Amino acid sequence: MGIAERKEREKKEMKEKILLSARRLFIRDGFENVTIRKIADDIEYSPTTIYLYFRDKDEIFFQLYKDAFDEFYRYQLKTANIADPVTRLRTLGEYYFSFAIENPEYYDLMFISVIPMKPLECGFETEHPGKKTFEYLLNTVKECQKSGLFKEYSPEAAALFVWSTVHGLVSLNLKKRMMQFPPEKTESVMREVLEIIIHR
Amino acid sequence: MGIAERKEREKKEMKEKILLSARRLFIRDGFENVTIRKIADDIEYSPTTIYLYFRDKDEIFFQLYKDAFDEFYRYQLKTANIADPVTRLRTLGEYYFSFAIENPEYYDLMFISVIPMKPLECGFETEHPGKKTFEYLLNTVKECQKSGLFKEYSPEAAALFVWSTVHGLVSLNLKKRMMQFPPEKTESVMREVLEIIIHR
DNA sequence: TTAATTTACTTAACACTGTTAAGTGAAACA
DNA sequence: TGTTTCACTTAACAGTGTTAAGTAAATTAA
Repeated sequence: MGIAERKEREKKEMKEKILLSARRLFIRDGFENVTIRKIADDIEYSPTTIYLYFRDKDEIFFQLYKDAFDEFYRYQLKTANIADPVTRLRTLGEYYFSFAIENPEYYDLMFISVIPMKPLECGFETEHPGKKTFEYLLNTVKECQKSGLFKEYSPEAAALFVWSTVHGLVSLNLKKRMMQFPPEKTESVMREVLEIIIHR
Repeated sequence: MGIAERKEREKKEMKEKILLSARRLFIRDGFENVTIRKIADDIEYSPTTIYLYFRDKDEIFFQLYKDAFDEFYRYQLKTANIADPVTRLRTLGEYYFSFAIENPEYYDLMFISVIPMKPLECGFETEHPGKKTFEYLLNTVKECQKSGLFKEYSPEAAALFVWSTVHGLVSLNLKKRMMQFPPEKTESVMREVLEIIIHR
């Protein structure tokens, strides 16, 4: 009886079809311009069909939210072969920076907009998709402390310091809050800030 | 002929009435839960009346956006009498922090959400409502540099560094991105980060 | 092979949203 | 007193997320 298996496979494929479309539209048009009806149009099904595969719009975007962290983590791991922890930390910062600029909608979803998650499924603090990411940073910071950098602070505070500064920089830029600086100077000022972080 | 004057006064009062209601609802329910119809209900007029006083919803919130900066600037100026620039900078950071926590919706509007502004009226880079605020920080940083802190960096980068870190801290917290930390530790870790900024 | 049932999907609708066109009745002016 | 202006409202449009009810085909049971 391969019918049950086939049906399950088809269900999975349909879910993937919806997610793929949602992701494509999301990256192209941004979070708030993706509607259920547009996804439905895109995959050539009626809007209500989507509700047979996802509880609500949030469930779709929560999946994209989690996927974004996986992608970001893979991107981040490219620094794993850098021996010197301080160089690794600097590169990590640059990667974070690049990821945000190259994937602004993903960055928004991951770190800025309200997490698309209904109160029901809360309490995922332990398996938070961003946990791996932060722990990788934390470990790098701990290694940096062995070679002197940040040695007077707790690893948690030092890691949060680095993250906050880079996130602050990136999100202010993304949300057009850095208009005080002339456009041609913005990037160089931001790069200088990245330097300040590791000179602490 | 006091009629024209009276009418103008009444027009102004009505605008203020709308803004007051919008502000109240906004602070109580948050940005995306304020609708034209709710404001209309609140002031006991029909929804369309609001469009006789404001071009669109954005124009209402752009006014609140500007007002928020004025309020924030006044709040900030309380540090003006602190002689030592480094102490002033530290206090400024604490004030920024408190303002964000006490006025989360305002903070969101000022520094996180898309600026409620139609492309038409763009090009206000010169008279940006947040300019005064940043310049106050910039001046404080410049004074700090005279006493050694940040002396190896450009004032702009040093000021942006401070702003980015505090904004990063505040916005990650506001947007519930600090769940890695146990709730009871969060505040102390954040305070430690504030220290890292001004420690040399 | 045929009848009953399950399943995948659609159509229609509800309650919202921002916004506009058209209409109304009172105030201001001639 | 008749005309015009003006503040405001009602009705409507096009969009949103989401649900209830209906349909036709695939699957199962006889």
